[in-house]
Amino acid sequence: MTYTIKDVAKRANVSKATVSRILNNQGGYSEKTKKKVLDVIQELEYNPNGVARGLTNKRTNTIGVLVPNLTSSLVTDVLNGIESVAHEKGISVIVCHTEYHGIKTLKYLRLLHEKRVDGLIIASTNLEKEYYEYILKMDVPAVLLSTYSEFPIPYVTADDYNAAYMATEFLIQKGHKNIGMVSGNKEEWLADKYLPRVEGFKRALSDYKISFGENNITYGNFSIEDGLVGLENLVREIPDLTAIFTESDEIGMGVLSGAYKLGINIPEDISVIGMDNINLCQFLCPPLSSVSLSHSKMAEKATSILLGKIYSGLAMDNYILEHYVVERQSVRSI
Amino acid sequence: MTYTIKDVAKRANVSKATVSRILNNQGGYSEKTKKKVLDVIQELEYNPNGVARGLTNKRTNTIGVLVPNLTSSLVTDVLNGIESVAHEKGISVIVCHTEYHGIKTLKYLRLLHEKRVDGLIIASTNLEKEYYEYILKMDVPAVLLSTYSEFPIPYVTADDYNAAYMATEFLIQKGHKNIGMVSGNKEEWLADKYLPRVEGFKRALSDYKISFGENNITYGNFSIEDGLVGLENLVREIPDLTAIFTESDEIGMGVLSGAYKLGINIPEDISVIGMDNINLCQFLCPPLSSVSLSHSKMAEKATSILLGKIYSGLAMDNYILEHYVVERQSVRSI
DNA sequence: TTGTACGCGTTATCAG
DNA sequence: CTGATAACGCGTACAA
Repeated sequence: MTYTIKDVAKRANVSKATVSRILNNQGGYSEKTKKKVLDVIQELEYNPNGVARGLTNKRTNTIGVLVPNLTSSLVTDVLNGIESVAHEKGISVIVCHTEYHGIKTLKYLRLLHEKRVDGLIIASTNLEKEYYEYILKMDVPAVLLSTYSEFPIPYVTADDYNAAYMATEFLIQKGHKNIGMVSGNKEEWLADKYLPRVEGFKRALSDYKISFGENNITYGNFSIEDGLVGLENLVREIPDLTAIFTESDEIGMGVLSGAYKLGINIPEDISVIGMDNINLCQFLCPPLSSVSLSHSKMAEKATSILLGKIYSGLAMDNYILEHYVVERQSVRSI
Repeated sequence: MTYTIKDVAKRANVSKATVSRILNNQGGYSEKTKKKVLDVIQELEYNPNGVARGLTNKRTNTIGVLVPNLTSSLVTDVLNGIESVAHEKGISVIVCHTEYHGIKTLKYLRLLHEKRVDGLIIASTNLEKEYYEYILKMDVPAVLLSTYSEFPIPYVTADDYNAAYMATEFLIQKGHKNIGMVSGNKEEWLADKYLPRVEGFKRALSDYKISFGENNITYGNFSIEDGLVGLENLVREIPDLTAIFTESDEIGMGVLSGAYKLGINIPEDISVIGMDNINLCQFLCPPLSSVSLSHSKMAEKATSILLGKIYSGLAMDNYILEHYVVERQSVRSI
């Protein structure tokens, strides 16, 4: 039912080599035999075995993607971006959700190595030394997406620090002085991880001489629920709170939802601005202002430079995508 | 840098065969050689070549997933469900978004065939004869997810017809008599496709002797925006409209968003119930009532029966998952 | 222009 | 218990 190159060769009265050459457009055969072979291929509905090809070519036409268990919109954006450019070139994508069901990054790297993927996209993951060394060992090109690292691996990312700064500045320029932030990060990470969005927020406040303390920021667990508890924390801790910057739109959505439940009006009582500018923003009540960082564009860029490296030997440069405020109805001037 | 079984064998002074046996726990070797070989494997950080394995075993430990370009929450749910059970067993997942960037299903099937995936999950896709025949030709197990077909391929799906019926009945029992529906389907499909959610809606109305016309249903394009235009259509066409059933929660979200913009209060002016019960429902304003059809559970079920068939030779049965109304604050009694 | 023969890394069959 | 050796399906020097 599933034929091999040998079957085709036999049926066309040529050798496997000839069929192979025709299959790969290598030239060195007459039009006549080409036609004959192609006819047989059609007749048999011959489909070359990619596994065998992979073995000889040392190339599987497959890339591996590592994404943490992010909230849905981001993941979808990222995967859509990656798949759209990969599939256009006939490259398959193996997706691995890390931190899901307790399966760890290194285990996935081993799996992807075993599958002999041609390249790696690592999204929103803190690249630990261990991972880096394993990637080196795998000896395939890799690119970081929405993150960067101390190691010499190219990255495509947004400028989170400055984007957060811009969001905060936007609130300040609208006249807000008592501003809180809801972060999705866990508080204990403050110690050993660099949190660019948190730092950008702090820096904007201090640049504009707005005093603030640790209470101005609440931390969470990367879930929409963070928005609700974050909102509660902030209104309790900051007496004259008028504005909130949320680390992500999903958390912003949580804040909107929490406000609805608590009877707080947005933006009359409190203004809110998010980050990422996911598609949902425009459908929230009220539509959520945000800082645009196109994750699908970043994903496309990351994929195209990775494929360029793998299949054309091009150099991989770093890219930092631009960002800008998208104003909707969740922030008011005071 | 990347060693082969031959390197391991040489270094351990045994034959490739012995290494292979130890690698696969086949027995037939002394503890002593086993230890020696394992030591060498560790030392060399040997990682078996899955491509070569795939060639001899005729098994790639990879399954292919076809998903249409659905809205984000659904896709994420489905992929999470599939990956969680697949990865648990060390199976990789190649994801193909159909109807995206104009790449068609059949092309993906060919690609997955070339990759020699061990099985197929086809989600939310109308299985055309052409696809069915190709799958037959591929000669791998396949399962349909969130859909079913006239062909003998097992499916895991929700009972969309009855779930839609239940949602409509829920509105009726709350006292609503002027009920509209916003469908995501395109109107022209009415002619040649069976739309279970639309039919369930109609049937509930007629069972309860509620008269309705074609104006009670508006169609769309599977986007959140459908909700807004659908809402506008319905309030224009149906004078005393008090409730809306939306074909999906995403569309429900669009209705909520549209209502906010039009100054319509939910549920005071109009009640809304959605379908799918996606995670976002609880964070909408107001939280959206819905009919729960767990897409992640369906995906898990589909995956586990597929893997059961592939790797244990188990039979594949059809499954229809249960559904129930999840009441939140978007529907009121009248 | 075409064919032969070998190698890719692994597993399986047979001998020993 | 262990080791040659032949497959798996394809690409490619090399030869004709």
